[in-house]
Amino acid sequence: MDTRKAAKQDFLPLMRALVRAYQGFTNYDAAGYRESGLTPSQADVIFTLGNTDGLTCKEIGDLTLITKGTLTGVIDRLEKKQLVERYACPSDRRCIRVTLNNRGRDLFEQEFPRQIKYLKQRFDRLNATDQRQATHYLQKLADLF
Amino acid sequence: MDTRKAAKQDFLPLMRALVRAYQGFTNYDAAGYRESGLTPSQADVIFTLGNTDGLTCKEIGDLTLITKGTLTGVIDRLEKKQLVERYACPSDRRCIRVTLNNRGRDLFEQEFPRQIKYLKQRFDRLNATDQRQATHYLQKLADLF
DNA sequence: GACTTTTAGTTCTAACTAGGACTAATATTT
DNA sequence: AAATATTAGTCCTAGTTAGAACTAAAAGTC
Repeated sequence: MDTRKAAKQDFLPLMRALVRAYQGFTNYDAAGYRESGLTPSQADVIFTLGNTDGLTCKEIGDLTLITKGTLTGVIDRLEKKQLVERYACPSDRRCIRVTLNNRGRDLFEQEFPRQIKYLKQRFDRLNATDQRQATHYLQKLADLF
Repeated sequence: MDTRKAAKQDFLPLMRALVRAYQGFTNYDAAGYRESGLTPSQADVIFTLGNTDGLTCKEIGDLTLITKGTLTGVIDRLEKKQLVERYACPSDRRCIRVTLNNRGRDLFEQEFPRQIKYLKQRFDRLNATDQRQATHYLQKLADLF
């Protein structure tokens, strides 16, 4: 396959559409909690910890898709901001349980509903059927990889 | 809206599906050119410059969605690897034209078709109708933001 | 019970990231 | 023509990123 032919493959518009949709979303999303001082990864962790009584680093990583090497640093910074705390896990001494503390819980309770409302504004411009269809095709797409 | 209600919004599965599909794709994509020594951003720039006779930084940024502050560094590293060159733009002295040199062109001609074939393997597990539908809904999604 | 393998988390490195401040050049306004 | 605004690119900063090497603990195997 030469480069000209490669550049004309039928799947490329789909690939580009995926990238644009994702980037559009993340830019909009990040703007939503900019004022709160949280970065996207930090917000992801705070929102994941909310309404739980703590998760291990492993669990947080699985839920947020943040790799473990990265997660250590993100949690370090959240700890320095005094939003989360680390506890030893008695049942398995390899694990560390991370929880929101009071400040973190306050921030979660303020920012999470605010952010959901902010995102909902945009997503709800798609009607329920389109949302369902879009989800359906995105799952098919995710299953490819 | 309280945090419980926020966590149950109808659009959230769509949002998560978008994030998973994108992450699945980018992980697979990055694995494809890992051996070439190119990072995802570097590959993006090389593949964008291929089959052109040079683009300005502004144009590269618009096409790749890499912001200008980031792009300077990416191009610095590609220049150090001797894959691209910077030229002054005579018509507008604010602009800089970036081109692939011979080494860069060789790499492009080798890696681009290889990567397209590698991606096509997966995307073509979706039939043409599904690909079209998925693209359609992703464009609707992109238009939200 | 000793040996081996797997798992959880940290540390390290090179690179990417967005955003903002800055400089130089061009375009627009008056 | 002079003053103002916009645009292109660089530089700087704090933070994120993946991957690989490392340590400690747990699980599986013999």
